[in-house]
Amino acid sequence: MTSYLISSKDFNLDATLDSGQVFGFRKDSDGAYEGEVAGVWTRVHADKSGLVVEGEEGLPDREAVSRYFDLARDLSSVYAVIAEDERLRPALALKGLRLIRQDAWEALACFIISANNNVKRIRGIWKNLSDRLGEAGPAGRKRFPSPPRLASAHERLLRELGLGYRAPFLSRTALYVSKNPGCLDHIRACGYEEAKARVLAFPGIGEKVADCALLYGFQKYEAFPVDVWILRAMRKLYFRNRSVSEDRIRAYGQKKWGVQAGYVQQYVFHGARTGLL
DNA sequence: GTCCAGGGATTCA
DNA sequence: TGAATCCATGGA
Repeated sequence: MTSYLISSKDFNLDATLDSGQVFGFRKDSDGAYEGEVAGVWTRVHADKSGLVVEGEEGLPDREAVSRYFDLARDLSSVYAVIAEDERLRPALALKGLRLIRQDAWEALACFIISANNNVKRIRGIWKNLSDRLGEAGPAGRKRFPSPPRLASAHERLLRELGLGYRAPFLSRTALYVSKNPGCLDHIRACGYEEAKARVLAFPGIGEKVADCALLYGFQKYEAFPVDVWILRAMRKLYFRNRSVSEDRIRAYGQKKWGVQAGYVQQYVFHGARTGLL
């Protein structure tokens, strides 16, 4: 077992890994998380002075881990936006929450699965898919299945693994991506609007799932995903609990927070779910 | 038994 | 354009 420390005084590992943006990490009884970091199976836990990275064989290099957790980003501008709005200020308790730069395919697939679903079940489905269809990594660990592996799985199997009516959506999207290698790289190279139009063309992906995929998988930080939690929180905080449409909430958030919208959304989402907002 | 979950697709006015 | 309805599943 080898390990190293990445110094970071502004990182909240728990909030980052437990805020519904990534589903492949499992927390053990010691408070450490196991999962794939920058493509390598790793054990991570928070330390007073930063992030401790451990692995059985081979570790991702520091730059990759730092990049994966977006540790180089100066969050002071995000904090300033939240602090100057008294309605959001309680969410400053989540300081150190960062947006993970996760694998684009995994983000795309997981948020297709997320439709009308809950975080706990999404985690379970992630594990079912990985155990049953994923390729074995170094220590025998299964990774989240690639587009070809998901495309070759029968729709009936996907249903058995818990996808329910989303099975054909994931199956067809996996088939398209495996037949068009490079399409995800192309989306990454596009600006937000063009990238969104392309992601919306996949089956099972609407406005909300598209924004999640763009934010978590393609680092389009102007995305403002509006799910039921964001909808409720935004209505309560900014619209006197009036019934405002998801489209209007999304436009409101994007215009109000611009390139910070994605980060602010994460603080509002986790803040609402943890009772801070 | 009923409601809800990081919604989307389809139908119908 | 916009509202209503259906869709699998499991926990609360």
